Amino acid sequence: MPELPEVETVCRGIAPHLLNHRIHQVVIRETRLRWKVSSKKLHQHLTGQPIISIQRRAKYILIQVPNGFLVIHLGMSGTLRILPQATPIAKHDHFDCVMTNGKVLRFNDPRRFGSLLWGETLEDITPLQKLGPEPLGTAFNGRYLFQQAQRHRCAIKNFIMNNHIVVGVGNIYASESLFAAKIHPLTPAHQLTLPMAKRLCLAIQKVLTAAIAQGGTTLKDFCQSDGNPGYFSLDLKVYDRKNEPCLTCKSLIQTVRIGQRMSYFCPFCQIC
DNA sequence: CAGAGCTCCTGAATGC
DNA sequence: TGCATTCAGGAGCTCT
Repeated sequence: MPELPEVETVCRGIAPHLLNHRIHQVVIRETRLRWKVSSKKLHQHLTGQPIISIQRRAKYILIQVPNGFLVIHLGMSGTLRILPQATPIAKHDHFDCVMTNGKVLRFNDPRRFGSLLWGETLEDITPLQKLGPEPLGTAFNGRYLFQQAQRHRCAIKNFIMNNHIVVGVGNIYASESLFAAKIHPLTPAHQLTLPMAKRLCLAIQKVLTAAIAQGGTTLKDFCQSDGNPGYFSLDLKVYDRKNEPCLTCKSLIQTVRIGQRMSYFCPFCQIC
C-alpha cells in the first residue's frame, strides 16, 4: 500500500512528464471513489490547462493548474502511472489525464479507497485542513512530539498514526519506527519521556528518509503498462515478520491488534 | 476534546 | 475445482 515514501516517489516520478505540459482531455470512468468524483468540475477546470506544479502534502498529491488544484489520494490500492496514449484500458482504470504531449496520467484503484478532489485553493480541500506537521519538516521534532504526547492517553502506535499529530505515518512505518526507537507499541502516549520522544521523532524521520531514498533507486518504472508500477520492496525489520527472528536479538517478532490495525514488535527490544 | 468503533471496497488467503 | 468466508487497511465520520 502506498505510504508517504511511495507517494513522494510517485510525485517525483510523474512530475517530469506532466510539469509545464497541457492537459488535452480528462476521462472519468468511475466516480464512486472515497468521495464521489465531481466529473463536471474536473472536466471544466482541468481541460486545456497547463500543469504548473506537483507537490505532496501528507499522502495527498497536489497537481496545480492556474485556477486550482487536482488533489489525488491513492488510498490503499491506488496507483498513478504515465503511459502512452494508446495504452488499453485495464480493470479499475478510473481516471485519465490525457496530456498534449501524448502521454496519459492514469489512476487505477481496485478498492476505490482513493480520491480525486478539486479545489480552487488548498484551503478549499476539506481533508487538507487540520493536518498536523510533515514528519520531515522542521515543525516536527522531539519536543513537539513530547508536548503533544502529554495530552493523549492512547497507545503510542495510534498516537503517531494520528494525522492531527503528524501526517504520513501509516501502519507499516508506525511499527518500523517504534522498533527503531525501541518503544513498545502499546505504551500510553502520555508516558513518553522527552528522551523517548526525541528518539521516536528521529526514528520516524530516519525510517521515512531511508524508504524515500530506496524508492528513488529501486523504483522499477512508472511508465510501464504491465507489471507493478511504482511500489518498491521495503527493507522491513518487523512489519509482516510475525514469528520470524528479530534481526537484533533473535526473539520472535510478535503481533498485537491495536485499534483495528495489526502491529508488529519485538518483545525483547521494545520493552517500554 | 479524546478516543473507540464504523465504514467504504476488492483481491488474496484460507476453509470446507 | 470451486464456492463461501475471512482479512487487510487510510482516514474521515459518528458517537460516547
